[in-house]
Amino acid sequence: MAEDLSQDFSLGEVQVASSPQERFEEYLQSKGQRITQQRRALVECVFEKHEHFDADELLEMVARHAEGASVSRATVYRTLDELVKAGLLRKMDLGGRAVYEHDYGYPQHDHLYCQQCHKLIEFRSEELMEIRDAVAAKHSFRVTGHRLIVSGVCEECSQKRHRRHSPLDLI
Amino acid sequence: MAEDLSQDFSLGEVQVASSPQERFEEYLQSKGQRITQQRRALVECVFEKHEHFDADELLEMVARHAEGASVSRATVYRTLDELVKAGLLRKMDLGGRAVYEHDYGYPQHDHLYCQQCHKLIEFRSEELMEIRDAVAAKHSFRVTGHRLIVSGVCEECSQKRHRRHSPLDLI
DNA sequence: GTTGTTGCAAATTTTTTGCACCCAC
DNA sequence: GTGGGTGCAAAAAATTTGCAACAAC
Repeated sequence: MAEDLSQDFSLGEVQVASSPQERFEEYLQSKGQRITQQRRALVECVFEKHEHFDADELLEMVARHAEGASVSRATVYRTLDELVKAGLLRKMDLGGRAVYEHDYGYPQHDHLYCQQCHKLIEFRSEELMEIRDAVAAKHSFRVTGHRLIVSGVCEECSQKRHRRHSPLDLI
Repeated sequence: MAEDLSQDFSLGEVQVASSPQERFEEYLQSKGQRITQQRRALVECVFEKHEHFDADELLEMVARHAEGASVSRATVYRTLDELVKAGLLRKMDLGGRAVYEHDYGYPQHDHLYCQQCHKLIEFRSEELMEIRDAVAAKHSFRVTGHRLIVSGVCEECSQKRHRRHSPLDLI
């Protein structure tokens, strides 16, 4: 799950004040929290490449990444919460479990969600933002963000007649 | 949570081919499934009034509604799935648990979600649908639905300086 | 009568928490 | 050294499932 990430832009274009690692350490220090090996290992894994992942996948990633330096499941959950609070990650609830993606240094975007293969396809739309802000303004609502998930079936799955994985098509 | 439902339209204006109850029975019959007392009781409760609810709340509603005619938790979950498949309800994942709302006989809409008081404000936008479909078409994606939640602070909460409820501002 | 449905309890899945020990500051 | 952090295991919370008894058709 979580593939086919948008190639419509290069990260290089985006001006990032500092690396995610630095940003996270700033955040921790500002809150009087500590920079531990576990947190460092997790942030490194998370920002190694841009993809959607859940707590379990991150757990595996860390184990593979830095062998020997395994991190407990509880710490993964605790750190993910911190990363969200620090504005580095964005949390989505998809089909029961929480899925995360980069937020810091990554442009605003939304998703097409394939109910068949559970793939997430990213897209961006400036018009969407305009509509969002117009609607909010009409309700005197101060926007901090949004989440749009368009559900359906991706091109690939539409072609394969017989469903393969995906025993149930919820959401 | 889940209040202040849009008053921008009256249900009366919407032409409904048949009642949710009838629609559900049609669906069940078409799939060779049975119309049981439990299912009847649940549909009745669900469509008694338009509001957002979760499985637990529905369980309580049924217990209150038709006293003596209690329905088991498992059946509530099973029936909710059927109602979603039948197109009568829409499922949203909000902060971990599944929240449901009317889909059949109720116009497509989206939500402004106040992170302060957790209120859900409904709104509709035709332009949004057009953008959604245009984006999907570009990716050869077959759309079955979408979910847009704009997070922020509602007018009411913006005015009250000090936050009142809302211990945490997730999602 | 057949076959889908229900209730119950047990099992899953995902996330949280209590607590003793450990380490970053 | 001290207070926050970690791991572990147990607890929670939400949802699913196996199975025997039941009820709709």
